[in-house]
Amino acid sequence: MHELDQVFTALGDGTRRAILARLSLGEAPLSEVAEPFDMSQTGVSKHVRVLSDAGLVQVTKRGRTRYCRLVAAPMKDAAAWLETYQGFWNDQFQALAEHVERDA
Amino acid sequence: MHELDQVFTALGDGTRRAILARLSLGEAPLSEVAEPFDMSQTGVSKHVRVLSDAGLVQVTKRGRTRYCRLVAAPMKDAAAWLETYQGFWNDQFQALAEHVERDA
DNA sequence: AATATAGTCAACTACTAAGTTGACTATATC
DNA sequence: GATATAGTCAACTTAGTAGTTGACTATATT
Repeated sequence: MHELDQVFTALGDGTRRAILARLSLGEAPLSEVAEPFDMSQTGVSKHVRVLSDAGLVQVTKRGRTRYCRLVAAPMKDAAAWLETYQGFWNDQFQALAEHVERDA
Repeated sequence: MHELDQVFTALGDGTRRAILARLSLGEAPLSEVAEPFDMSQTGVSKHVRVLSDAGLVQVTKRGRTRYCRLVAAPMKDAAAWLETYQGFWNDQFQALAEHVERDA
């Protein structure tokens, strides 16, 4: 599976994006990451695994606790891929604006 | 399903990213979009449907032909979401660089 | 009118994803 | 040593995804 496949797929889930948002506030044990969600800890653990496989989270075991840490680097590639289309969303907005103007 | 869920999920597949790349060269009939892929046209059609549901492609029927057109606008939101983490991937790269330097 | 082309639709297979529960392991704490 | 806490693992259910094929619809072409 391509790296971008994993990263984009990992980001395509609200729970996982929320986990990343939480981790952007700092490292946290899995139990703390799981706490806000109406979901079993095992369920959250699976989401963390998806993020970890995509390289977006690093899990470190200290004692009986697993600390989760955000690793933003892979997002850079995803953002770079998106930016190759930046011209298009600008152009298309302009094209739409001109079209509206023509109608007016 | 949240818009970002659909957009990121749509982008999490190499075939679909390739379709978008093709459409960035200009509007094309479905048959032409499907041609380079080692997959049935129905299969490609399903991918186009996913892209269309995410708002990334607009399909227009003219005669018996369905023309597919790139709509980049939803990528803007995805890019904006990613950019909120831009500071992290820069910081983390810097942290890594400093760490390497400490070791040297 | 006959035929070819563009594409959909329904039905099916195989696989993956999201979530659960219950039992288990490993580490802390009293 | 007994018990509580952090987390995994395996097994399972449910639902969704990726892909196929064959029959069908609609539009062009000759």
